[in-house]
This record gives sequence, structure tokens and C-alpha cells, in this order.
Amino acid sequence: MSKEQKSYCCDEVHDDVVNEVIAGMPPLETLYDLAELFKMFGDSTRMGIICALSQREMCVCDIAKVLNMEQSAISHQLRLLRTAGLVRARKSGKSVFYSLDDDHVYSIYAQGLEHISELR
Amino acid sequence: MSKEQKSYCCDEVHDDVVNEVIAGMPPLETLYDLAELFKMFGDSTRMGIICALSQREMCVCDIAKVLNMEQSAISHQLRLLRTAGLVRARKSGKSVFYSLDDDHVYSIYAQGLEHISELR
DNA sequence: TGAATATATGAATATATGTTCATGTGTTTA
DNA sequence: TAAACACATGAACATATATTCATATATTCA
Repeated sequence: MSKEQKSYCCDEVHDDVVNEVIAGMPPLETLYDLAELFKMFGDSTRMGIICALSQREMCVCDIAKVLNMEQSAISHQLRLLRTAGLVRARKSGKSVFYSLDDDHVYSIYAQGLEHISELR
Repeated sequence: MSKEQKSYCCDEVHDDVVNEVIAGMPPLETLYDLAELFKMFGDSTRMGIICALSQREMCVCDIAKVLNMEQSAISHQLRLLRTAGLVRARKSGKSVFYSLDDDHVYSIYAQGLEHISELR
């Protein structure tokens, strides 16, 4: 058994470090869920919707007007946000009013704002 | 009420609401920057990297081992994270050690974790 | 009831994005 | 100095995603 001491990094020397970090990782499913959550914030149209709804509840066509986009595009994005549990829909007559579902949504948005404003 | 109320939403009735919300929106560039920031968290590979680096500084090949992925894939993603200002690189000999650049990165990550753990 | 309105959605298309493969750059070591 | 190593990167490919267009569903009102 030639157990030579290799001086390089990618063979065995750091295995204890690697194993320790692996032990500290959340389940893969959690990483996946986190990525899916942040993906919802990772599009400027959805970011605009979230920003608008952080001001007040709004119906679909008003959101479309605020963002100067087609109703259909907004509706598609609202469906994603709703499926992800970030916004909630309230039907009233012909209109559907959307609002942020959860304080966390605003918190994450605000935290992001804080981050980018520190870069200036 | 003597006002003749138009019953529809998408013509003119809500224009004051719309204009008020528009006035409360940040510049488009800010929305774009926010989306770009969150996009970095919106991929499970990058999420894994951020999670690993939140435990400790690590070299590229060790990150690759932790996530059980090819070095090249990790390197590509690290470049995106570095460009976005989320991680920092420290060169030491042949290796490059990466760490989170900023406390905000961990805060955003932790906030996301908190959100998804409340959904259970 | 039928027309007008508000929203949702499927299909198509264009674009963006992540991974792999091959290879380049820079550093250490034999 | 040449080989081994760690990392970076360009190109190619496959997949994911956002928007548009056409149309469906649902509600209100004449």
C-alpha cells in the first residue's frame, strides 16, 4: 500500500473538510426549493409585480398598466407567483385582485434592495 | 351617490391608483438589478455553492466534491457569482479559495430558508 | 340573452441559461 | 525545464423560460 503524501488538493488531502461541509449541508430538496423560491424573484417582470403589490393590492390589468406590459404576460407571471405561494388572489366581480401572500416576500425584496443600494 | 360609476377596470377608473403606484416604483434599473441579484440565488448549483461557502471558505475542487459536480461547471457558476459580487476569490498557490463576499448574501439565504421552512 | 369586459391558458417562438468537452493559463514540483 | 496540477474559459448543445397570439372561461349589464 503506497500511501504517499500527495501535496495537491483534489485527491484526498481535503477530504475531512469536504465531509464536514457535506454534513452541514441541508437536504438536496431544500436547496432545490430555495432555488425555486429565489427564481421567482429573479425576473424583472415578476420583480415589478412584487414591487407593485408591496404598495397595495391590485387587479391584473392595473398591474399591467403599471408595468406597461400586456395583460397576458402579467397573467402568466402571476400564475407562477401564485403557484409558488408568493401572491394571493381575491376575486371580485370580473376582476381578480392580487396581493403579497406573506411578510417574508416583502422581507426578501427589502433585503435585496438593501444589498444593491450598498453597492453604490 | 350621484356619480355615474363605470363598472369596468381597464379603461380609466383606476388611473389614479395606477399613477400612484407608478410614482412609488423604484427606477426600472433598480428592478433590473434586483432581478439580476436574485437570479444568482435562483439555481440549485449556485444555491449549493452559497450554502457551502456559508460554512467556510473553500477551494474550487472541494466545492465540486461537496456538490458532486464537475470542476468546470462549478467554475462557470463561480464566475457568475463573482461578477455579481456575491463571492470573493483569494488565490493561494495553485488553488483559489472562495468565500461569501458580504453578510447580505448570508442574510438573503437565511431569509429564504426561513420562508420555506414556514411552509411545512 | 347577447355584448362587453376581465382574466386565464395553450401553443408557438425566440431567447436565456446550465452543463459538458476541449483546451488555455498559471503555479508548483520532480 | 518538463510534468502534474488547479482553475478558467470558449464553443456547442440541450433545456428552460418569457412573451405573444389566439382563444377559452367567467362575470356584469343592457
